[in-house]
Amino acid sequence: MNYKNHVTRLSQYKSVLQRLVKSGIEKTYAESISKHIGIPATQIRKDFSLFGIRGNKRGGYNVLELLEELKINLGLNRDLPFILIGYGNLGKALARYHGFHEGCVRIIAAFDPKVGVLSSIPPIPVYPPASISAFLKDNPVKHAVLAVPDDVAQSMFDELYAEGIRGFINFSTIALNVPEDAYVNNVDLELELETVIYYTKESNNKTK
Amino acid sequence: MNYKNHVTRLSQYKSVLQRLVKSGIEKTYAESISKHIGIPATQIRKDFSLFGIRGNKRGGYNVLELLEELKINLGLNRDLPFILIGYGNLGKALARYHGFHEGCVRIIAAFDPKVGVLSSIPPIPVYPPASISAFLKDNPVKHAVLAVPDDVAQSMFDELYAEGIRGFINFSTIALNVPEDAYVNNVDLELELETVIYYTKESNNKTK
DNA sequence: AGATTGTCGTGATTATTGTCACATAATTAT
DNA sequence: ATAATTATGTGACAATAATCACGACAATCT
Ligand SMILES: NC(=O)c1ccc[n+]([C@@H]2O[C@H](COP(=O)([O-])OP(=O)(O)OC[C@H]3O[C@@H](n4cnc5c(N)ncnc54)[C@H](O)[C@@H]3O)[C@@H](O)[C@H]2O)c1
Ligand SMILES: NC(=O)c1ccc[n+]([C@@H]2O[C@H](COP(=O)([O-])OP(=O)(O)OC[C@H]3O[C@@H](n4cnc5c(N)ncnc54)[C@H](O)[C@@H]3O)[C@@H](O)[C@H]2O)c1
Repeated sequence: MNYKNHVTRLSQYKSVLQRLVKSGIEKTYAESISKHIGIPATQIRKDFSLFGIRGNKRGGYNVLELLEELKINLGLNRDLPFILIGYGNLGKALARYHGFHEGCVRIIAAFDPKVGVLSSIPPIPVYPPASISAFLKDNPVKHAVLAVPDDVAQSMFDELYAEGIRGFINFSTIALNVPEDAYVNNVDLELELETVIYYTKESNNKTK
Repeated sequence: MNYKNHVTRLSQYKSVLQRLVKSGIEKTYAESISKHIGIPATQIRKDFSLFGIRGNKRGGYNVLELLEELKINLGLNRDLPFILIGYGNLGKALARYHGFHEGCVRIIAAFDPKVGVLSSIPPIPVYPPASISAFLKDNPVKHAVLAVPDDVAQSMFDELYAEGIRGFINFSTIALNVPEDAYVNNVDLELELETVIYYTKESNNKTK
């Protein structure tokens, strides 16, 4: 069984904890977190141990404290805005997603040559790409969502990198050429659909 | 360095090969695939070896043959349609994405209580959820995209499972309760953005 | 023909990741 | 008080995955 890696697991724990906070629950246990997300309790404890997060012997974990520790370890305890490059199909979907407001992710502006209507609530302004540089002078953003067509993904990456952006999520299907000190999380949705096909082939009955 | 797992790597190879086919290139080498996607050539050969894909000693790989073998191993050599549940922000983005037509993934119908305009080209019909059962009687689909709000994700999953769907991609942020013989690929976009934040914390300068 | 080159294929090795077993501590029960 | 119970925390172990080292082999060169 494969739960991706310890960072994505931390983020999953955080997500569960946020839900517990919302429903007013104050205390939880590795075993009960396990029930929610299907990751073995021992793995959860091991992860916590690795990140120096400790609970109370016998008493489980205080939900608020644990959530705070998770956020600190994930780097989500500060304000970390994103800019969105490409306000097309995917870009709009992300910009309009309400769930981000509850979490820590915030998209503060979008850039697209087609400057059109902006119907998200709260509204996210859409500017022409030429104004990226000026915008970043006033707003010290370090993270960007790349939702542009494949053929401009590399050039937009290069421009953003030159402007000081170092963290990227890239939805285009090409592999970007990335300097050592930048981080790109490639999310290829077509690939995600295809792996579903693979794992449901008759011949592949292994779990995950 | 971590390239996720061998299945996602196969899918990446496939994607590169498709691009090579389009540009009319007939022959390629592990080393040149490596240049495209940054996966070491030895890893690529190891993967091919694992899946029983063989090239020509000294001569590299025939692009068309290799692509065909990759498709067979991924289960993409047949027609494997998806239905889309939830035609909201994300659902629309997926339905309108042109790239799927070039690959093997096909969304043939969407279901949403708000049956409205359908502006994708080629058009994907949008039906009310009540007609899912009837639709599946006529169309033996085995794969679904779940892009519904969190609070109905489990009930829609259960319904689809009861109708025989076994492969899912789930965009909702809750972990579904899934029987042994179904496969769910959870894609949590908020988590994907958050990991970017983690990996760009000053304290985390490890690559990936 | 024989030497040389470039690339593949894979067993052996190393690194990473997950699981298990159990010592430890807090709480409750007797 | 003492024992029993129930979680946590972590080192030891096992499984999985990535890298390396090298042999095989076809093509090209002399
Ligand atoms: N939509 C999906 O479901 C989906 C699925 C898989 C992959 N992708 C990938 O995601 C990326 C975006 O897909 P999409 O469907 O949103 O495409 P899209 O064409 O709908 O949107 C792209 C947007 O980028 C804008 N753009 C073009 N050049 C730009 C520039 N220099 N700066 C800023 N914006 C620019 C365009 O005007 C457009 O609005 C593509 O690379 C695509 O391959 C999308
Ligand atoms: N949009 C994003 O960027 C984003 C990001 C992260 C996570 N998500 C998750 O993805 C899911 C979809 O997000 P979204 O932004 O597209 O939401 P959305 O509200 O825009 O779309 C959901 C759609 O599902 C439809 N729906 C409701 N009940 C249904 C049912 N029983 N059967 C079929 N359809 C039904 C609604 O009418 C709506 O059109 C949510 O779970 C959300 O948490 C979305």
